[in-house]
Amino acid sequence: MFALKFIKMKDTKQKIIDAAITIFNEDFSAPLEIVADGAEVTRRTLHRYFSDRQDLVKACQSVMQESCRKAMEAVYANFENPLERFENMLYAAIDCGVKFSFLHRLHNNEHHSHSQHNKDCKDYDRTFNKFKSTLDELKNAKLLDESLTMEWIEMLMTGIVTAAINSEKAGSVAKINIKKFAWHSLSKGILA
Amino acid sequence: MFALKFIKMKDTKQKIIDAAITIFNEDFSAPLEIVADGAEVTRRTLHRYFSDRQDLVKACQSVMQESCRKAMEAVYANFENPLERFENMLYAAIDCGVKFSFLHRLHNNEHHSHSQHNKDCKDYDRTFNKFKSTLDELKNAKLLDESLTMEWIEMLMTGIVTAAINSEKAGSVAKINIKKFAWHSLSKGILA
DNA sequence: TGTATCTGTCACATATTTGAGAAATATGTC
DNA sequence: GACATATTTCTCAAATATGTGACAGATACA
Repeated sequence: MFALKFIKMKDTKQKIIDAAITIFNEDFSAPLEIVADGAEVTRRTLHRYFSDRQDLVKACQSVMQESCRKAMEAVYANFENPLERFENMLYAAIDCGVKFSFLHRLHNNEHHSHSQHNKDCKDYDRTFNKFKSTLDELKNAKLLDESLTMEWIEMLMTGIVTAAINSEKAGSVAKINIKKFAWHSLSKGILA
Repeated sequence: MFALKFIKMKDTKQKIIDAAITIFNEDFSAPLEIVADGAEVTRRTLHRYFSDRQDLVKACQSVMQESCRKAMEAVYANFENPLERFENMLYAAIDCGVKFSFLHRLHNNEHHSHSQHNKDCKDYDRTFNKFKSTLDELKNAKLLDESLTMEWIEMLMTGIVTAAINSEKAGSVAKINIKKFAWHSLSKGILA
């Protein structure tokens, strides 16, 4: 009896957060009414779940954080081979979609002062370091093109994830091909 | 006498537009006060040059359009060899920076209905088609990896340009290396 | 120095966004 | 049907954003 109602509440709340992530990713200062419309609820309903804009943004951060953390940890746990792991991290990032790219942008824009004292930043780093340590393994195994830097490879990967997300949104590239193309371009672009 | 004053006006106007491009690229609905601050002028001064928000956005579009058009046409005129031309178009896009990526985003988001009746869209297409036709030449010369589609390559290029812009902004990759890395990753990623 | 032009400051009116209360309505459960 | 909870609708006040007028101060230049 309580269970079902709880599920329904969570449903609406989640729907609002999902809409917010989509909208804020494109237009960070978009009016809350736009978000409410996207979630197919009233602005009043939105305010029942989130006291104000900041509150909603925080919720979005948490969801993106959790989503990316889970995805990366699953890959980390399931693949021993660093190359296979790297490949599947790319796929995981593409699956996370805007949750991945938006989160990355939030923590890397100039207004945001990335600090280890901030819990969100620490969580972000912990998740992202899983990716970096895999890169280190590849480097130590002499599998990476030595003329490139780790920083560039990191940027390149997020750029390719962006390309994959945009392809999916635009519908210009068949969905079955997107991951294949992305890995093709990334692996050729950075492996020795 | 007139000349200098005219230059000064143009200077302020240009400064506002440049700031607006940077700000709107990150946050499309940012208050105009933020833009004014970025241009180091008062909101009042901003309104002396642009009657309202729409007016300013239009001016940004024109500037981005012109900047990209000039850059692409220069490359088109100066390089016969399609592969060299393609490489230098990448460099030109990186030089255009956010002017390139923001413009691309404006014409490819879901809210924008891209139409040939709109002059801006036509200009955009004409500029971007210079890039596409170069790609076609490469394809006909059997230089491209045949497993990829043109649409993916287009997306990949803008993704790599984004990576280059972010690298420059973050300062994590030495400026001298950025273009080199970008071309390395793009060429390896798509050439046969 | 005087003049023309541009910018800043302050004041103001208007428009939009935000957040919340109260009652009506809808939804799902027993 | 009775009940609890979720949502919408309507309402309103406060906060924020937008656009403009008037005038003073700065700047460049003859």
